Amino acid sequence: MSLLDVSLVIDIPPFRGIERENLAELLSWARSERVEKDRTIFSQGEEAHSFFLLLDGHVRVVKVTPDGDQVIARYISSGELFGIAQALGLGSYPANAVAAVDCVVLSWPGSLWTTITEKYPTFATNTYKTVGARLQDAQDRIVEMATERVEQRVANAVLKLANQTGKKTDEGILIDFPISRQDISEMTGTTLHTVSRLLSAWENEGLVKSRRKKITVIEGHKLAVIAAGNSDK
Amino acid sequence: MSLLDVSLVIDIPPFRGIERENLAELLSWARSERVEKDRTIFSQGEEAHSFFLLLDGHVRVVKVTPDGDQVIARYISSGELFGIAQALGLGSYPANAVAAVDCVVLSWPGSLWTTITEKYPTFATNTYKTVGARLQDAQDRIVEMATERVEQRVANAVLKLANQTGKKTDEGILIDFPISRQDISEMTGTTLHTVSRLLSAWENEGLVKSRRKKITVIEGHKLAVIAAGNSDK
DNA sequence: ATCCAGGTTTGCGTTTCGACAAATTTTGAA
DNA sequence: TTCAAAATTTGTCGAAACGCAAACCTGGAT
Repeated sequence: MSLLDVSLVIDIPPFRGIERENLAELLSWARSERVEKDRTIFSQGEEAHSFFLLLDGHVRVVKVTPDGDQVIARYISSGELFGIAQALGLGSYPANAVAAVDCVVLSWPGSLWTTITEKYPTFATNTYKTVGARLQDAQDRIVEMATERVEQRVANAVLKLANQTGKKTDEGILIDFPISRQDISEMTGTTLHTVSRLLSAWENEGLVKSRRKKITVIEGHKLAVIAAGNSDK
Repeated sequence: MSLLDVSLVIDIPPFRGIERENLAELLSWARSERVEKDRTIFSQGEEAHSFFLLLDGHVRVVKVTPDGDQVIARYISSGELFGIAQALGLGSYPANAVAAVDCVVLSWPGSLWTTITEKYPTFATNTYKTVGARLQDAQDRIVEMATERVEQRVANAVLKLANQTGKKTDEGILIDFPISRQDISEMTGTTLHTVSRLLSAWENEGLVKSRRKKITVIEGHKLAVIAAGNSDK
């Protein structure tokens, strides 16, 4: 276990409002770990032994159905908590978490959850805000799936990824981790074929530029128009 | 404000584990109210002034999209908390809540949220468990919408309603509040026409029996088979 | 530099389901 | 009882998107 400098984490949302010395204690309880790309951090159904904070990288949270279909629940960006089953009173993880790139992850034993939240209510409050935001997000996605067509959903997914994790380049905004057509189809409930067709079409119109596992958003506002459902008709 | 007897609520999940006298205090802070069918309890976007416990009845939680489409987020049954925006750090309600039948509702001023959770951590924990369960539920619904066909989703929705709120009758299990084809379509992301066709077909096969705003599940296991996707092929 | 596996594109037939339309039934109110 | 509004049923048509198949890139490994 390596010692972490408090200054590395003092700014990130889950720890906002916690005093420096308390934060030091919190960190002393954590384990820091490098996770290489494509490694599984925890698995669906596995007993929830720990909860996590992503210090660096991107993590994909994936649900697998009984007949093997995969659905991407969300991408975690650095600074976010994940695998917080204990906060929700769950005994086991409800999804797989896989490193989308090489990552650095902090983890705490789940058994500490109660201790920590009792001692640091600010942390608890922050966490529940996160949970609230995710519930919101999930509800919004349900609405989206129920009311919007595939084209809109894919446009939306690409835009969200670009906003959440995009790096500015001279061509536009590049999603800064490798993401395949398949991945996007698993975020939007469609097939990789349909996603491929859409991206090709958009590329022809100059809205995006994409290569293998790379997507750059060029005309975000036009994508937003598509996402809103005013594609042409 | 009428005084409530503690024994009326001591058994319901959100209050499990709270001592009688504390519960009395909690109740003394609440307002009890009768809400008649089709009345709106709170509206999407409205400032979250209160949080609620449904003592009796059924409440429909509905999201409305910018272009007027409605999506039913969930049905609340008696004994459940709802409108708990404060628990999630939200300033306003993210959906409408409408009484599906005549209801009895307890409400607390949102400003008491912090006080209450600090004084009664058990209540807080219970609440977060609820939130966790709902997040789970939402995620599952996303997976369902992403991977299953309309027929499966509708079968699932009917089954869930029957399990959650069904009353045993001599014909089968009757969903015990009025629910239209339109409602079911708004739970499953389809149209009332498609729902109508499905219910008609199932009625012909003897799986369900339905009248205007009434559905009785007769052969639940067969419905479950459809929900699992083994309809025929 | 070459090769190969995984990722992507594209075509085509098929299915599912939504859109529109119209008839019919049901229920509650006058 | 009669009537009107709301809910439901049913038919037809067409579009959206999936499944399957095959070809084609592309970039990393050797």
